[in-house]
Amino acid sequence: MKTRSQTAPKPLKTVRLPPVKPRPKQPPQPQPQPPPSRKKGQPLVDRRRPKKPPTAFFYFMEDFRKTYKEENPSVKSMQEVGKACGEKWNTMTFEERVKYYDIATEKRAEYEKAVAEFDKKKESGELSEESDYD
DNA sequence: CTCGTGATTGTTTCA
DNA sequence: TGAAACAATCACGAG
Repeated sequence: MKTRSQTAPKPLKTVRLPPVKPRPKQPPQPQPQPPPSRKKGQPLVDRRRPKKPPTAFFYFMEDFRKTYKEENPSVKSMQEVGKACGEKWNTMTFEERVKYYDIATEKRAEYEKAVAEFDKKKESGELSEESDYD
C-alpha cells in the first residue's frame, strides 16, 4: 500500500507540472564568453539559449500587479507589489495556483521546443550567434 | 538619455 | 544532490 491516507492532500504533485528536467542532453557548449552587456533594445533571443519563460509566480504577478496598482495607485516601486505578491501567493490555495501553473507549464513546453530547435541549429550551423553583435 | 537596482518565487543549469 | 543565476515588472538615481 501506499499509505495514501495522508489526510494532508498535498496539493503538490498534481496538475501536469513536471518538477524539473534533469538534463535532456546538453552538449558541451563552447561558451564564447559573451559580453555581459545585454542589449536592451533587442532581446538577445538568438544570442544564447532562449530566455527562460516566466514562472507561474510571474504570471500571477502580472494579474496581481493590475489589482494592486488599482487599489494602491500610490505605490511606485514593484518591491511592495512583489512582497504582497509573495505573501498572497503563499496564502493562495493550490487550486488557484494551478491556474497559473498550467499556463507556465504550457510556456515551458514551448520553451523546451525552442531550446531543442536552437540546439539543433547549433549542430547545423555551429553557432547561431546571429547578428546581435555589432 | 541610458542602465542598474530593488523585491518576490519558480524554473533552469552546472559539477 | 545542491547551489546559484535568471525570469518580468516599474519607478528612481547617477553620470
